[in-house]
Amino acid sequence: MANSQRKRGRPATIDTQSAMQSVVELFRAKGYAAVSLDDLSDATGLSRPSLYRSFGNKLSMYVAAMNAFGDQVREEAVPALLAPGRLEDALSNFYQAMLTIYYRDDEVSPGCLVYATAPSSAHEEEIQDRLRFGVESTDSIMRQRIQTAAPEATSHQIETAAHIGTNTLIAFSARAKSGASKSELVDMGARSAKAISAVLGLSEDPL
Amino acid sequence: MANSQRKRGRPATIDTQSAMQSVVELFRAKGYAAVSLDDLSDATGLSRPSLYRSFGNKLSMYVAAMNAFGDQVREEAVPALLAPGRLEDALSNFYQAMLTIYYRDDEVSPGCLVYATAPSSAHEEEIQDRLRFGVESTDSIMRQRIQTAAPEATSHQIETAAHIGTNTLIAFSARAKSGASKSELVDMGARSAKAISAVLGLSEDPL
DNA sequence: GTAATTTCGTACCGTTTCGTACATTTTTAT
DNA sequence: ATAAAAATGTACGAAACGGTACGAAATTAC
Repeated sequence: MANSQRKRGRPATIDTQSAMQSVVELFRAKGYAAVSLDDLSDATGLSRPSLYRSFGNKLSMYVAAMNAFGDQVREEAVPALLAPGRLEDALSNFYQAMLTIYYRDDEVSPGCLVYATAPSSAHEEEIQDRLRFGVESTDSIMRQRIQTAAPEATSHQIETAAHIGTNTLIAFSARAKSGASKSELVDMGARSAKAISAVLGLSEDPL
Repeated sequence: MANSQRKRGRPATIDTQSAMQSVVELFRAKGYAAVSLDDLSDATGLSRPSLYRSFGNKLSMYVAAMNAFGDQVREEAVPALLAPGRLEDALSNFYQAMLTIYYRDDEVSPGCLVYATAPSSAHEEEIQDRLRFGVESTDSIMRQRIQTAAPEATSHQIETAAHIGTNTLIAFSARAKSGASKSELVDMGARSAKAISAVLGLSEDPL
């Protein structure tokens, strides 16, 4: 009885998924407060009332955009981090995959919706909560990956290395917004990955 | 001939310096776009036209606030980084001093004006430029301090360590906004400082 | 005293903001 | 056909927005 009998009234024509993609694009380019509902209406092609019906008010639209962005990260970048192999390579590939999300092309970057735009709107409780969830998720997955790469390390060492791994990613979002090029940050990510693995004693030379 | 003869018209009564302090407070709590001129007028006690006369329009007020915040950092935190002694201690003390600026008390944090709020408004060219200046300044001073602490290190090693040092600070601004406590981040700073100095071969144990 | 000069806030302007009431369109049910 | 139901955009409203013209207030110059 999945769709055996069609619904009763006028069939929906709105593609909420592609609309949400446009919403994410806009919010991560200009942040939460600087985007108006008219901007969102223009970008999605939906009328303002349609936006309300599909996503609720502006705040809940932004939180939904953060979730959609998180889904994209989980699908397109996290697998690179969790892939088997040397920690240094996994970290380096993860940063590269994240930067591919952050940048539209090699120069101009719409940036990271979560780490670049949410902090400035964290006085909104829902946004702060979702931001915190993002940070804790990244910390958690970093810890997990480092744990498997260095099982003999102390939990203290693992936690420190994980924090450095997360902090590197967070900083990339600000650096991208400041005008840094993608290749510049990809290099920085590779070198940071090497340093993190070195600090855990996973390579011969100190750096 | 400093103030030998008083100026001609009605004497100015506005304290632009304390007004700018209130402007910084407001912008770093809510970001650029979410703050209205009425908010600024209420916070400073100045009328909206007085704000214009003193600081120009909203955008130039925000840039002026970034500069004022940068001055505060240069006075209250940078000396701790440039102080002689072990690199690990200098870094740790610098992070602690920065976090003392970031936090009003141990729990709630108005955050960092530059790294937490500017990225979301970097589509404004003046803001992006000032943000970039902030990142490059931090990189530069980190490089300088690490250079003196590890003169035998290669420029490649120094640059990498400096980037990790800057990235740690940048990430603290997002973590503070996400609700992390000050003491939590002070600890994280101390451990990151140790890791950075370890990666340069400046301590015995790897971490 | 009177004019010139500078500082400052009241009051206003046009635009944009978020949010919604309501009519219109498109479908199914009978 | 006609009614019920669901989806959608036009059009509206009240409030907030950034910005400024202008007059009142306070001082010096003469």
